[in-house]
Amino acid sequence: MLYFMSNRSFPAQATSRKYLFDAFFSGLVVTEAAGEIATKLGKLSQTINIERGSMAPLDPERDSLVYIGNGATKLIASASSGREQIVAFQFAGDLVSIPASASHSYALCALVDTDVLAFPADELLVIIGSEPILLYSLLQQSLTALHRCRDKAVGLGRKNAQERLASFLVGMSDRIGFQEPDGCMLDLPMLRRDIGDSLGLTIETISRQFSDLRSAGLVETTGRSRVLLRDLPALAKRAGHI
Amino acid sequence: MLYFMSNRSFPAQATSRKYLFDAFFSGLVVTEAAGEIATKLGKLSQTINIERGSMAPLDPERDSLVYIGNGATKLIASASSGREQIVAFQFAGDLVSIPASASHSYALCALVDTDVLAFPADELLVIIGSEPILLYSLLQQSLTALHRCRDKAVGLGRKNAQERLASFLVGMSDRIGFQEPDGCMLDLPMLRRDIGDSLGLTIETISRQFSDLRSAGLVETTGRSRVLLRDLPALAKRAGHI
DNA sequence: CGGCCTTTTTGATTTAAGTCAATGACTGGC
DNA sequence: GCCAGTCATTGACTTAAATCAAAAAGGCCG
Repeated sequence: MLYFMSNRSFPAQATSRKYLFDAFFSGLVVTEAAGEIATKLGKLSQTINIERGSMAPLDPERDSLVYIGNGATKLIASASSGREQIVAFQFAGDLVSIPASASHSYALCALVDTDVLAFPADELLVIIGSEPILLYSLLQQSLTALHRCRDKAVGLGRKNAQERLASFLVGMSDRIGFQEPDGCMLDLPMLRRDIGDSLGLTIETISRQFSDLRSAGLVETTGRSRVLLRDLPALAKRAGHI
Repeated sequence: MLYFMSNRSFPAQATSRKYLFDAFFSGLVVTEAAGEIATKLGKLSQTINIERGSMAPLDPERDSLVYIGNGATKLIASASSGREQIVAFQFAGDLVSIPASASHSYALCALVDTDVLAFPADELLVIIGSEPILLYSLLQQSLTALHRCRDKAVGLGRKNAQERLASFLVGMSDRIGFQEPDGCMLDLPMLRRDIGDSLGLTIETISRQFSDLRSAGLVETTGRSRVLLRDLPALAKRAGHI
């Protein structure tokens, strides 16, 4: 069993930290006998509880890699004049790369109370640089993120509002949907504003498109967060998927 | 020195193939003593010359990894009803991952006559799966592609036509620009249509935005492909960069 | 050099989504 | 269980970019 104390002490969170790190490490590692690496990673990692609506306190000078233990986050890019684009959502088990400097500035924001492990990317890479299995796992995660980002770019560049929302719902069904007798149920942790900021649309447009999908009998909504997808193939068709 | 014959024979291209593979391998590898890996990769790779305007003949059943030896390519995603979105451009030395199945269908198309090395992704990963240096290099490339794709998503989601074109030009200056006394010169291998398909705009809009940038004295154009960026900082500001 | 085809530019009009505004529905805290 | 504040929905109007149309410029071939 793995057990790590951080270089700083979080006595009250020791148990949850251990749980978090175990989850992270077992998600990455398949092999045994990686004890030393695990120790180094444990020391390097910073356990952070981010409360709903606040930003992960990451070092703005260095690239970060953040493992989402539980909860959900949004990766926000800010262009000038305060416009925000959500480039990706993350859920438990996801690993996200946050560049310190790029054409836009990035921040990771919690949609609900979220526990994460944060690493400085350069040091993490030095440590796992000699461990093929860890590198391989990281590579797979980054390719998955790349492919999702490309699919998002297609939507942002070439799809109308209806297709974008349908695409979003189909994508979410893959990641956080659970099957129910009458369709696929989503409990969305994000607000309409977040959906809009992710799809490059306004909240009013999102709302109108939800209304249209409801009228078409493709979805039912309950409260603000629950969405029942009654016909996934029809939604995928509306989403312009191949 | 490395020298590989493909499992098929390309007598007429042996020299160029050797050159291509050397470039690919030395781009990835820093270490010596990787002879066996190199041999395996050499056997796995397929040398392809793609002529301007045609698609790379990739196996549609398997994910591919393609190394661009020289030339330039566009990665096209097709949604339903024939709409196309260019998800990324590639230039000499780039490595691009093309998924076989996703929400949209992807194809790699040459902007000019281009030489590439194509690999089935699964087999490539098996071979280099035990070589940290190669994995590390692949990881870095895929993170770079991810970060570029995110920056593109910001543009597609939240920027107007002027900002998108400015952003495109600034991005291209980083990758294929060369400094001249009176600014940064670009020799763009893509047509206005490609720029439009990349920025989610029509060719007419691209053309109008070029006219506006010319009027503002920020760029000069010569013929169809040459663009002189007279003031990169001003362009970056128009691009909405931070 | 000249002609032909492709690409780019410019103009007029249309349209999908944005903006502004007001009402209605959740949800969390007391 | 109610109330206040946030969030979502709906409607009227505006706007940026798309579409439709035509002319001008560039590049390639003989």
